[in-house]
Amino acid sequence: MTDSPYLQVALPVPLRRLFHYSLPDTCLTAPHTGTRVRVSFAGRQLVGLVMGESDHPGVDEDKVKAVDAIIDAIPILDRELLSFIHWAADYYHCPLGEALQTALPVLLRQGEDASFEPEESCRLWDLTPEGRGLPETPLPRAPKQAELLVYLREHGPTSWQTLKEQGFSRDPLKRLDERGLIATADPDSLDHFSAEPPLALNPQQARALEALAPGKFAAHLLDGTTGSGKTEVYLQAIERVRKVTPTAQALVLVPEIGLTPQTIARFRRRFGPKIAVLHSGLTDRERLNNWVLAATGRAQIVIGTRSAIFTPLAKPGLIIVDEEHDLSFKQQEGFRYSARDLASVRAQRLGIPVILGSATPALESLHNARAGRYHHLQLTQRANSQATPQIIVSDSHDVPASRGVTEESLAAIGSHLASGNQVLVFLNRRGYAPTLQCHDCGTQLQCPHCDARLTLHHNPRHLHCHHCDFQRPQSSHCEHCHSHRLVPLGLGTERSEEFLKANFPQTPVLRIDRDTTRSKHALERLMAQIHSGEACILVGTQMLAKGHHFPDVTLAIIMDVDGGLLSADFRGPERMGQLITQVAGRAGRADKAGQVILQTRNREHPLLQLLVHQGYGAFAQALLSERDITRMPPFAHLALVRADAPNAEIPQSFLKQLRQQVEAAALTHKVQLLGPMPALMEKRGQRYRYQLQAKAESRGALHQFLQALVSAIEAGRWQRALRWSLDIDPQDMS
DNA sequence: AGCACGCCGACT
DNA sequence: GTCGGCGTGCTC
Repeated sequence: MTDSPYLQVALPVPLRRLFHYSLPDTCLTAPHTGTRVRVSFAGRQLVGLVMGESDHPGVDEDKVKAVDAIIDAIPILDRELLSFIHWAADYYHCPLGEALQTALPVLLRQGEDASFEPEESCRLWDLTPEGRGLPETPLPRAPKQAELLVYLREHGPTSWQTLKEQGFSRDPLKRLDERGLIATADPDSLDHFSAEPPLALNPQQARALEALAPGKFAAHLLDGTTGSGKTEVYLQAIERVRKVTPTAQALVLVPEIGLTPQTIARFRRRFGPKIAVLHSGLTDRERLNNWVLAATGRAQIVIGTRSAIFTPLAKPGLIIVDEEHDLSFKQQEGFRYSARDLASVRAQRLGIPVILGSATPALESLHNARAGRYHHLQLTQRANSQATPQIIVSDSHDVPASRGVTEESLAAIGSHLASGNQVLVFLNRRGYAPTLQCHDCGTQLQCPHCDARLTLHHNPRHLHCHHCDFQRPQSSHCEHCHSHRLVPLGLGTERSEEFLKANFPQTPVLRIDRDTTRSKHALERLMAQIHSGEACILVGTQMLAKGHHFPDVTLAIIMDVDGGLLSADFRGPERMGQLITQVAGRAGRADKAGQVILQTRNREHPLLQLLVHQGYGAFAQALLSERDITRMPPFAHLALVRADAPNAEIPQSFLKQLRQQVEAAALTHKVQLLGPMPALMEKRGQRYRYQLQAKAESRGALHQFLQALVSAIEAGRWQRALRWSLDIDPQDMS
């Protein structure tokens, strides 16, 4: 092998090119592509990734420095993953170095060894023979230790990580270890794991499973109502793939909030301990360890949130995206990738199947299914024969803000509580009231940094901007006319809680939002109380609609359907339809049909009527026809250039000039430009925000146009205060 | 991005 | 006289 004298290195800087370094004298053969190196760059040390070799540096040879150190003996990223990240960086027009940086675990970014460090969090704890010999109810004087023993007896070898997820603390573990009742075992030595047997499939589930052909690419949209047993299909799909290739791994992506201990526990019960979990709650070391378990093939299943799409897999066999419609799969800053879309791309490149599952598929996915790009697998039967909830539309146009619920809703709450059931009240607004208004002059309290009103909070009492986090004490008089008559305007979860408590003094009212779940175990405690099954009212935000299942809730009220239905964002109605359907799926249980009340001031709204009477499928089809007519996604493709600066002129003139520069390119590529226009909230956090929208019927044409656009931006000399970003397939237009 | 270099105001 | 403000330009 004849080595070229220079290495091409990708560095974590926002520059769209590679940098050349020469080999250190001590090194005879060039490190392989995918190896990390330490280099000096503009007066600092950086960790870079070797992307290849080159004969010519393209710059003055005396400018080229030598690599300071080669970090890895073998590449940390294989060719597949490297070229996949390369593809993604291209597609999202993100500098490769930055894309690589977001794809790597923090410790690897910092140059840490890529070796597996078995530490406490990765060893598996199991009962010793002495521990196994204890009576049914062991150690009566040490309840925590006893609990742990019972857990291990029931679940078999378990990692500290799992035990932590299950709420155990370090102390009892240590005690039991000292007593010789438990010990750690090597994960590889475990074959006596007794898996929970698979459940029997109904005909629809069986048909969905049959459609899955291991070892070749196909995309499947698993479109199944809540409770139709999607997870069981995932589990058996994994088994099916592993039956053909016993070493095959499955990558399972779940929404941020969906990675609950229950989900993980279900996978562990079926597949045992050889599961790597990647979510935001891990320490950097835990994350790296799980990454290595995936890369070496020791993990059979890798479950993780968005960024897990970039996990290296020794023997990839299947990719699953659960709740594929969820917004959290789209990264909203920096490298703005969509993990759901990338899942299909990676599966295709790997030649393995991908399953996208949802009760409320994104319009993009339904469109792909209709166009024949995805197999549309429908599950309409509820596995547990739970009745479909009844949906009622309740007119709220004359309901005063101080109470929020209609007479109809109030009566329904009373009757459901009287039968000993739980009630869920959904309201997507935290705080007491969205604003405080002066009764005399009508002035509303504005955030000094944003085009937004300050939200009034009662507990603790203060004014808070939900967009920039500005906080101040509640003043006693109007700043404008000094009147003392300040009145809360509108309704938030705190105020709703107050109203419900006053009306149902005998019933516990549990509020679940970011404010009540801030402390470490608050959410767990609230969930425990809910799962005790006693009659209560749950008031909360988005948090209530995702992830958790509430078996004893028989009535769900959605307080304000209009916000989404009439939103400025073209995806508003889609999101609202998904939310309503998801919430409805959580109401009711096997023996009792649930009820859902939608409060609206537009009860005749055709989309709402369609959703209520014909369900999400028909609703989605109607939205798709609308998008077809208006030529909006998925019928056309969008990109958004966002720009912001401390004053409005900077982003305005930047986008105006940019538009002029790319107008010709837009014409040749048949790209339609719209803007510059102010963002939905023009000023936010002391910065003025503008955007330029690009729309094209052809994805390829849009891509080529954007290449010209990025070149134009990078060639220009713009003010330093200007920040810009490019969002491909934007999900949130604000 | 982040760091160096450079040119102007108030400090031991 | 120097310390340090942040504007501009470059990074193999």
